[in-house]
Amino acid sequence: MTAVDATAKPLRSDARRNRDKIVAAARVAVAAAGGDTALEDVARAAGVGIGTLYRHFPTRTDLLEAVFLEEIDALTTQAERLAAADEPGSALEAWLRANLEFGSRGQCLGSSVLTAKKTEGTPANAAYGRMREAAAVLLARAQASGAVRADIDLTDVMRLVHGIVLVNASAPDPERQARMFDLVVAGIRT
Amino acid sequence: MTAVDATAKPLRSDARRNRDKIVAAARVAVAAAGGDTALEDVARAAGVGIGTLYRHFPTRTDLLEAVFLEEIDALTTQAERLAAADEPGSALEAWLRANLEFGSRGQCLGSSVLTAKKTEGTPANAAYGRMREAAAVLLARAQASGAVRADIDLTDVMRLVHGIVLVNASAPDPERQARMFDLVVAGIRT
DNA sequence: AAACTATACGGAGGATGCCTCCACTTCACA
DNA sequence: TGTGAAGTGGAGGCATCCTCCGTATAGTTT
Repeated sequence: MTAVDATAKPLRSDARRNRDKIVAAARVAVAAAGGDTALEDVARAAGVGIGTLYRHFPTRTDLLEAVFLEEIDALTTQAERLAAADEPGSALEAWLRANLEFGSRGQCLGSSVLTAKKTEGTPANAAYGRMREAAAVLLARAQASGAVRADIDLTDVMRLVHGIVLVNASAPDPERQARMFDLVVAGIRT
Repeated sequence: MTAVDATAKPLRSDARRNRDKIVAAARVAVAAAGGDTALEDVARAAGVGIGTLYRHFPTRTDLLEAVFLEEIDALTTQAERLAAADEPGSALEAWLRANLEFGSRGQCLGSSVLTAKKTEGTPANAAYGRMREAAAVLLARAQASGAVRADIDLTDVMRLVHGIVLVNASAPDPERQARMFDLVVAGIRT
């Protein structure tokens, strides 16, 4: 399930090891200090030179993508599971809510993952694509069941949820966030 | 109408002049390069030392607030005008849409102005308060007319709109933005 | 197992931006 | 015109970014 890009030639063993160490360190750092952690700190925590970090992840976004890859995968499997639920309407809602919570934890991923889909061929791109497909099924079912308006675009809704995350990032307020989410849900209902 | 803090002692003439030059330069810079322009550039463009800039605006947010003060005032007067409209429901919608467009122009203001209300006594705070009051009237009327749900919180809605701006900031797409806005509007309707 | 080479490592260092501090300048008022 | 309060400006300390290239090593070949 973990996304691996089969087209790229495999990394040398030491490189692979370093890459993993960097992602692990980044995961910790991002959880602790948000998406604008100093990359030098990440490198140090990973026991790796800054040059190595940049070799593996030319941009900060690349690194963040790698960090969030598995969470994206988790959202995907959840979507796939929910696709079999009895009530398509609430299944979609539940999944969107999961999105919201994922976003709250990894606020930073924000624009990063959103722009991930742009560069084709990357693992992040593939993972994102799979998630979209699974989510599309969810939406289609909810629409077919009559619970959700037929003229709703998946990306619009996901971005709205994402917007809620962004707006609440600086001063988190769970209740407000929940109310805002409910507003969006109300907006997509028939 | 321009917000002036009466409690603060007036600036010396040269200081006043410099302040204005800085804000003007910042307005240009922000429009061109977004909210994370280098402050040194702004100072240079204003023909002023970086120290002077920091004296007037200790934080980046302070500067952004000043930049957007008059747009906030414009939104306020528009809200006041719309409070007399025939259809309170569409009046509210129109005002929210104005918010959206204002946000699209000055994407950056984002979190800045949102947090502005925190520090009492500042001109920005006062302007923001006036805007909120005018908007609250708009919302109350819309609710009284039955067009908008009674359990809607003004801040929630404004933040949602703001979220739309943020999410669309990196890759602007007017149509998508409009659709997302419509979703929110649908969510607050009765 | 030794030699070889593509691959990867690491960190010094130049560039940029942030923000503070304080010696100097200017305004405004008597 | 003299004086002090208010204001100015930019050097400099600090943090972070990112590149570049000499050095090290994994994996392959003989």
